[in-house]
Amino acid sequence: MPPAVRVRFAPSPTGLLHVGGGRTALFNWLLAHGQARRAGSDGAFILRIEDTDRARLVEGAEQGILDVLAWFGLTWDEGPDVGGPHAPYRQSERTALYREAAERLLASGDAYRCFCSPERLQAVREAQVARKEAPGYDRHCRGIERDASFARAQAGDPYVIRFAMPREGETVVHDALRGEIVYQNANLEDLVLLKTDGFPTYHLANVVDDHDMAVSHILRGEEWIPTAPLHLRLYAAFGWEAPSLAHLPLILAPGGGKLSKRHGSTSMEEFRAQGYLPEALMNYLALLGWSLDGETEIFSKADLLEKFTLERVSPSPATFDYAKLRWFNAHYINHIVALDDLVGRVAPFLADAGLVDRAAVADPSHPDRARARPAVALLKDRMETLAEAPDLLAPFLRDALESYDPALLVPKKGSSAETLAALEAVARMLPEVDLDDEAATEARFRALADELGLKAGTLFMPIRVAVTGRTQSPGLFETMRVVGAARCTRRLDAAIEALRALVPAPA
RNA sequence: GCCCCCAUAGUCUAGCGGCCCAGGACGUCACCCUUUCAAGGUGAAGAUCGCGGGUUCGAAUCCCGCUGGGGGUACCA
Repeated sequence: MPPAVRVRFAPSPTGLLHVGGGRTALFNWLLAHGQARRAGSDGAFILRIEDTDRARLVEGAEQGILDVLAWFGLTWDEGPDVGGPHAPYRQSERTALYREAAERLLASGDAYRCFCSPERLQAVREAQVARKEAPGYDRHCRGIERDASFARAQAGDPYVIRFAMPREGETVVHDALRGEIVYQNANLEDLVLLKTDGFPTYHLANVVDDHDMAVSHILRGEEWIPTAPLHLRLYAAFGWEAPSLAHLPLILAPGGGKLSKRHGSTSMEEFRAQGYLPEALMNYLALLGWSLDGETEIFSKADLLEKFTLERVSPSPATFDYAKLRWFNAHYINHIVALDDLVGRVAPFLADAGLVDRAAVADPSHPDRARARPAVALLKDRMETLAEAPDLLAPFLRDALESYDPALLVPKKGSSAETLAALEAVARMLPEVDLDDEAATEARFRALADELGLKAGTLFMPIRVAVTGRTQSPGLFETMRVVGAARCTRRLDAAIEALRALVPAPA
């Protein structure tokens, strides 16, 4: 059997999960559960929480990330909630490991204590910038004798542990998507491994953990490329084999630069709240950087597991296109998700708006589901997000119509008196009509239009407005069928009454 | 400033030396369908393949330079 492919997604619990992070998680998952398993090797997707920055930690963020990843449709084999052979999966619970690793490097001479204060560091940087030099640590403490260093530490001098980067030679990063990237060691920094508070930096923690957890492939964002050589040097210093690396292209904002609030939603949680379907979001995100053949656009989760290969991921950054995401979402709502399923997905939004009973959200057999179903069937083709459902469905699910301007009842080329007469005729005819028979209803109404000397559309529009309160709706006869005879009658009567007030009194 | 990455229509992309005076999708526009709005169908416009040099019989495809965009430059990840 080919060697196991073990990948990890390692979010920082500092807030909501960015869509870029969501895509990174997706590609990792697709590599392990898709490509690797297809090739007959074990593929494991590991979730690891990188909570070593105590200052930026946000309470509840970790759970939020787990929740949204599950909603997204990913499953992980090891993680903080499910455990696994390399537990714990939360870095704040693994600090002894990092301390130990740092001490090892200290002993071997690959690392040293740095007693410089943040103030001195800042001053050094400022002076360098003023002299137009590259800012960076000046290795001030690198020369301190081992005994002296130890003594100061014993005396309680606060310090960090820094990596003693080789001063000469070069480090070659093999990026699976870009080939070789060569760095001169001379301009790599002596990065901090262990902070004053005893927590590791990302650099130390990720190397120690990836090795400890037997991670075979690292798929992460492009913003990590510059630190890759540093990490490689760390693996070398420990005497460990480094995982293979691939840096995923950045997701850019429409105007260029980072995707931020200014452009719209940026987090997975927001897209969820706005009524995007996880499968639509997954489909869209998968295509942001990956393509099968340039032709196929629609991919289910199963399709992606079957088709995804890392080799077909592009190295060039992609702009996030909200309009295209909307198109995917609308497409899934209208053409892919089965009706009963869709009714269930729309239910929470309807419940929030008070259009269905809260109990209908969890209970597929709740009568409100059946009540909403025909309306959803009628409106789904104009629903781009689930959040639009309440507004679209309100005329069908509420008893009374929201108030509307009676002037809307009068067609552009008609008069209020003429419209009033037409609606009165419709109201008289209604009791004899079987709304469930759309074809028959249509035939009778068309005949009525003839009798009245009106064009069909000129008769239908006032009825539409009377029945829905709007000038836009699905086909009139399916609309009336779903609204039902009782409400149609009431709404028609209300419209007639409103219209009477508009008709000029006879002179 | 220094280091690094990227470069096909407004956007996502196909293309990995001849099948390409460049294919698909979103968006845009037009028409069809039609009782309105959508959805759907058909079609159109839109790319000197960022620019300039090479290599080659032949380059969007390979090489170099430039330009542009982006990332990094923290005791953040």
